Amino acid sequence: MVTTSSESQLPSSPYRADCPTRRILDRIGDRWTVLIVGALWDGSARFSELRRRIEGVSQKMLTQTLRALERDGLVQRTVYPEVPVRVEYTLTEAGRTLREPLRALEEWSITHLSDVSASQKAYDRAAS
Amino acid sequence: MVTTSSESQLPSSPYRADCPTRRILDRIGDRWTVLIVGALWDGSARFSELRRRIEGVSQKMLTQTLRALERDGLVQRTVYPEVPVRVEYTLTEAGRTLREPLRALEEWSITHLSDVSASQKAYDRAAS
DNA sequence: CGGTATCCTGACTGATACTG
DNA sequence: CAGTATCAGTCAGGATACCG
Repeated sequence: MVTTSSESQLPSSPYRADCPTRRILDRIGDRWTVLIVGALWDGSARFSELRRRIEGVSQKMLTQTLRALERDGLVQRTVYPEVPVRVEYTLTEAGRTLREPLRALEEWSITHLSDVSASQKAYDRAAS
Repeated sequence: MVTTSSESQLPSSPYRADCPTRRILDRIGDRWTVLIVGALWDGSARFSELRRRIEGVSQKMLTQTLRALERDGLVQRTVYPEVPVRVEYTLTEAGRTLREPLRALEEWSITHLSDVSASQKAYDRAAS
């Protein structure tokens, strides 16, 4: 699972922040990425459409997150120079491969989140 | 497709921040959680041992993250009232179930991160 | 329509000092 | 050893205004 990268370190090489799992979490662990990927899953969408679909996202964060996804090659941005301009966002092939790990997370969440909630309540009760 | 009258607002907001995937990312998407889980994977460890194993973690963040994991029921904390005191941290059953989703992420990372890096470089080159 | 640019606030994080 | 407490810096992210 969590391993260090293949730098030829000493055998005592600890758990470094550049392990693969942490690096991908840096990419998708932010507030909006997985919601955008989810919103694009069924096909392309325009900027305004995405903004409407994703509850609470600001224009700035939507732009910023889409740009990051485009830079990573996970989302393709296509500009149609009509008047007014139309911009479509689509998941790339690579972007679609994110589905599996995301679904694994979702499954864990669905099966364990109620236990986690219960544990939190018990912990908080004991603390008081 | 979800269509609703203007009176019903329940089905009209598809991608909410409280979706299961986002909620679990809120828990494990931070800087240290997955590294701690990884460091505990092979068995229990004491506080100092963890601190030595996880590169760059501060005392404060290690404590804070371990407390959160304990509160969530993913890590068990056991105090042995010796002198000096000894404290052992162990993954719970629930904590161990995190392995599957984390491994899915790791696998994605390993197979796609070089493509992502290449895409970033191309993107940045085009931007200049 | 689909953005940029700018300012600002609160959360996350680290450094440091102290303690049972 | 295994923390707690306090302070300070960084930065993600929101609000707002403007633009091609």
